[in-house]
Amino acid sequence: MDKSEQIIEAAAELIALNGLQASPVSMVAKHACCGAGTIYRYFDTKEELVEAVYLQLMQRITRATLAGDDPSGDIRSRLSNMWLNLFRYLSDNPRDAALIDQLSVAPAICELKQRMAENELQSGVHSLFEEGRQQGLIKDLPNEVLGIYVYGGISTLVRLAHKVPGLKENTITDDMVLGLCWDAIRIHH
Amino acid sequence: MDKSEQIIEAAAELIALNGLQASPVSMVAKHACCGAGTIYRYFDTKEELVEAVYLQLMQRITRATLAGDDPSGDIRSRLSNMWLNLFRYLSDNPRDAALIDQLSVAPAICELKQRMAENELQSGVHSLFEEGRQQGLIKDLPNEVLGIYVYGGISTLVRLAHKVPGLKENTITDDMVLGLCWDAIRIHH
DNA sequence: TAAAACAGAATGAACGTTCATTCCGGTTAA
DNA sequence: TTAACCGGAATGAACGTTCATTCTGTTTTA
Repeated sequence: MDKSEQIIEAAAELIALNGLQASPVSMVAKHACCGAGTIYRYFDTKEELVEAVYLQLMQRITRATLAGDDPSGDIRSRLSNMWLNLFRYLSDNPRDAALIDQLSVAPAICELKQRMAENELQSGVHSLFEEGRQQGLIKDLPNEVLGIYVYGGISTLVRLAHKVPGLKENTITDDMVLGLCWDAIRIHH
Repeated sequence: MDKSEQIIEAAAELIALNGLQASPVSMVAKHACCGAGTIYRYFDTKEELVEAVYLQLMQRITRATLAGDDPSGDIRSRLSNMWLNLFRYLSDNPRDAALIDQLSVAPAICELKQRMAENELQSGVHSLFEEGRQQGLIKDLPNEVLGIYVYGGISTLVRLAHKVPGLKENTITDDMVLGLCWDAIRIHH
């Protein structure tokens, strides 16, 4: 494996486990089997390393969420497909679920988000919201609000399922996830 | 004002503004007009001070949310009343809204939450959920999931309204808040 | 052999916490 | 009435620790 990959991987593992603040560079170095100085050959600052971890994470999540999307399908099934993809990916990859929890509140990442233009995932989902609104299917609310109702619910479900063992298999079904997401934002006749 | 109140107040102000990590004890002391050592006459550690800030915050939020609750009313109007109370309180008190964002992700507070039994606010809302489920009004899902759909949505609305000026007055209405909360969790016939 | 990569010790800044000292209101002694 | 005394509240400089970053000597590579 590429050395910088190795460093990003070690950082991701530690941050997911202990949080950003409890993951000093020296410890990342130890887990990446290199010296602390070596990390600075690849990243100017710790902040840059954390950004790299975040960007890779978002790539994985985006790829997983958009998998199998059929642009010719109807809105509802496209959205359903994405939500289930996301739900399953986070359920199957608890490390990435923990990582995004940790990173999305880190000041460095908040800044990064604001610097970046809308990302691929967000813009894809938002344009679907737009279409849905035009078809009279979806509430006329800001995309950010709709997005939060979808993502917030999913991430909470995943966290719960992980905390309460046995909950996932018995209670939290795909239908439930879809029902929550969809009922919250759709127009009810 | 009591000295320890003064310290808690200064800490709350700074944490809401700069975040926990960017609020060293020395700075809290300066804003509370006392020496750093004085803080340790009232709180054994910084962590204890932060816990005190959090507990006071939750008291304010609980009081505001439960205001005017009529236990003899029907479920829907009781929940509606609480959600509007909470929405308005956070809208009118952006400092407390920021504070809860900052604190709810702090490791010290996460631990505190787990140590504490269910708080007054949570248990009140959860028992309403329970009643609603028995009446066939509300989805048969874990209370935590329902709770997140309600609180998560409200807090996001408040954050958005605060970020985009003019949004609050024009777009985000009480009806919208109620619609989102209610549609997400109710059973649709 | 020259240059690039590497490791980990060294550095210095930031921070939470401690502690010897000062300050201040009340109590006692003369 | 005044002066000496007392206790504990307050202070902020100093300490020890942690951590990101830099430095330096060594190893690997070409």
